[in-house]
Amino acid sequence: MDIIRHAGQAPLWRNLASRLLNQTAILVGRVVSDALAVQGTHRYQLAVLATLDAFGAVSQAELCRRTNIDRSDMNAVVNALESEALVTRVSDPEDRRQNIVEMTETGKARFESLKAGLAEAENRALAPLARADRRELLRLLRILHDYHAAPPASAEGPG
Amino acid sequence: MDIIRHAGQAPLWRNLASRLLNQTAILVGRVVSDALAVQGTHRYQLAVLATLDAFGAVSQAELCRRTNIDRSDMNAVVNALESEALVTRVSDPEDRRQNIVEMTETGKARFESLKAGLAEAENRALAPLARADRRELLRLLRILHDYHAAPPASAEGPG
DNA sequence: CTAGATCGTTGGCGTCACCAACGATTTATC
DNA sequence: GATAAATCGTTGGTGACGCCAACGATCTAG
Repeated sequence: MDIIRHAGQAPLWRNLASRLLNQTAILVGRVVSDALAVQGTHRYQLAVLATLDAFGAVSQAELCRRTNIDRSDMNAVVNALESEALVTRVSDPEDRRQNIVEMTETGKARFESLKAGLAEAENRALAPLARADRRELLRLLRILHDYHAAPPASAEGPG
Repeated sequence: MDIIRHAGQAPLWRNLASRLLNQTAILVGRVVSDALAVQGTHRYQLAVLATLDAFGAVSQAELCRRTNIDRSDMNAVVNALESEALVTRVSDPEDRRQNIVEMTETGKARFESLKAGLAEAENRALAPLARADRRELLRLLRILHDYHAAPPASAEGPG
């Protein structure tokens, strides 16, 4: 059909959905990460801030579930956020295993600031797609994502 | 609209295209990587084998351009492939700066074997999408990818 | 009280993408 | 021919990211 050869890639490699997904995720991710980096923030940190903004003070374990971040990494992320006074971490008096993480006013301000930058970055990242195409892309990605996202603790174990 | 909460993620985080891209790329990539891992092969190695299969013997630098892999990493990849006797690496007599990398018969066999596994893996990875949806997804991803892929060596340098 | 589960923490691993610098070599310029 | 610029392979290092194993502390179930 249409011979595109913007760098000359092997057909199999070029047509591999996984590669295309990966490569595009990198390029798009870079635009977003740059927008975050301007404010000295990482993707993981944004995930946590967004989760706290949406669900209020929750435990680290809860953050892990909602962000799909590993416990080990979550610890480091909360450390970083805490050292910047963007969140507080206190031991839950009702269950002393847990730490309750809560956003500070500084954290909220940072988050609002990040949101603005993010909106612009996303817009720049998706620039070549019309509104309908953006929605379609997100729809398809969501299908794929939800399909592969392991449903844990259900009755859907490996046959 | 439809309230989906398969784990309960923050709206901003959930609706972030870059996150969805990244997450999906990981999940889909895992399916493919597993298929490669069965034969002791990495993604980078597949990229090189596919490129050699499509374009014949080329230099490492050429491989870098066509696969978008960094020079340093390419060196390691070729080392690994060479140690498995999947490729040969000889100094180009016409330009002794370059190494000419070429697939061996063993390499070709491995590649054919990988192709079979790949096709199946891709099919499994894209299982929840109908044919039309798969094509649509690839189309949209390609638009995004090509838009962000820096066109090198052209007259399109940074303004 | 014991066993099991959960949580936070520490430490480590491997992949992936990237960058800086060096020597060797080729090409372009004078 | 000498010099400068560019290219190539190689080495070494960096950082984000995703993941796993193990430990002590704690809560829950029996």
